[in-house]
Amino acid sequence: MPELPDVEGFREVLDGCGSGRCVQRVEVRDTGVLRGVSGQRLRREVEGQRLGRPWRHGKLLIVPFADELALVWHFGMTGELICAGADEPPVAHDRVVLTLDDERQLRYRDQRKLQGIRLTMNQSALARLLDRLGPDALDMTREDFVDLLAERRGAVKGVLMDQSLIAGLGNLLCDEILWRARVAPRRPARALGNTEARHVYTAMRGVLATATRAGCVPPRRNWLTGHRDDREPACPRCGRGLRARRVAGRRTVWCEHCQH
DNA sequence: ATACCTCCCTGTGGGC
DNA sequence: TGCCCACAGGGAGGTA
Repeated sequence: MPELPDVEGFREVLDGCGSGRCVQRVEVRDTGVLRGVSGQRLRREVEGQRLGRPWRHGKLLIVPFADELALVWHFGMTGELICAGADEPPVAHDRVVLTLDDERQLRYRDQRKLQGIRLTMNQSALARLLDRLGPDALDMTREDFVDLLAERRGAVKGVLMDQSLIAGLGNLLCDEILWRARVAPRRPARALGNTEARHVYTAMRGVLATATRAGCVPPRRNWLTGHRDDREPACPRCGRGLRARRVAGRRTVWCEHCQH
């Protein structure tokens, strides 16, 4: 489930595999992942283009070409970006394959096709996509973060999840952050004290730092994420049973004993 | 502002 | 054994 750390990993894949290379061929194996662009147009615009330096905002990965042209990738829940040799046979879920001029391929692999690939032709089209998003979670200052929580009535989990407020945090990250900060997910954001809001910020920084190094939210046994799929999940901090229910529209796991 | 719903999509696993 | 359904999670978009 690609969140900020996973997408950051894909950015590194792209940076290492594709940066500076030319796209020789675009193969759209499933148009179901194209958003607002046809397979034909994607091929026409991108074939022959040289890949610029990829960058990331929230869960979006942006790959610029010349003349303001850019590919914008969103990985939904099951998407990934693979660097493969051109001789390796594609697998079932390789939806779009870019063959580069060094016989390597960038593959957009995605089982569920919940999100996909966009092509923006100029800066304003790209800006319109980015305008929907709040600041990247890694760029947010503690002051802005605390202020944001203070002005929101909804559940703190919902605030963290809302991409228009903070970009990059997904379901696993939010649960992990709140567990580490010892804050219950259903607390109204503005009911948090200044100290608690700072704890959540510190937890966010810590979780993001470790997760970004790992390329995912690591399912470690001393993290909440390492237990959420257990048959009888127990809190790795206090040993008591974890609660699971829907909060802000997503399955949410937390410890009623540790989180208040 | 916010809660809640449906839809998009596919694979998995539980119940019968 | 097979069938059906709920569920997982990233979102958008609509309604109250």
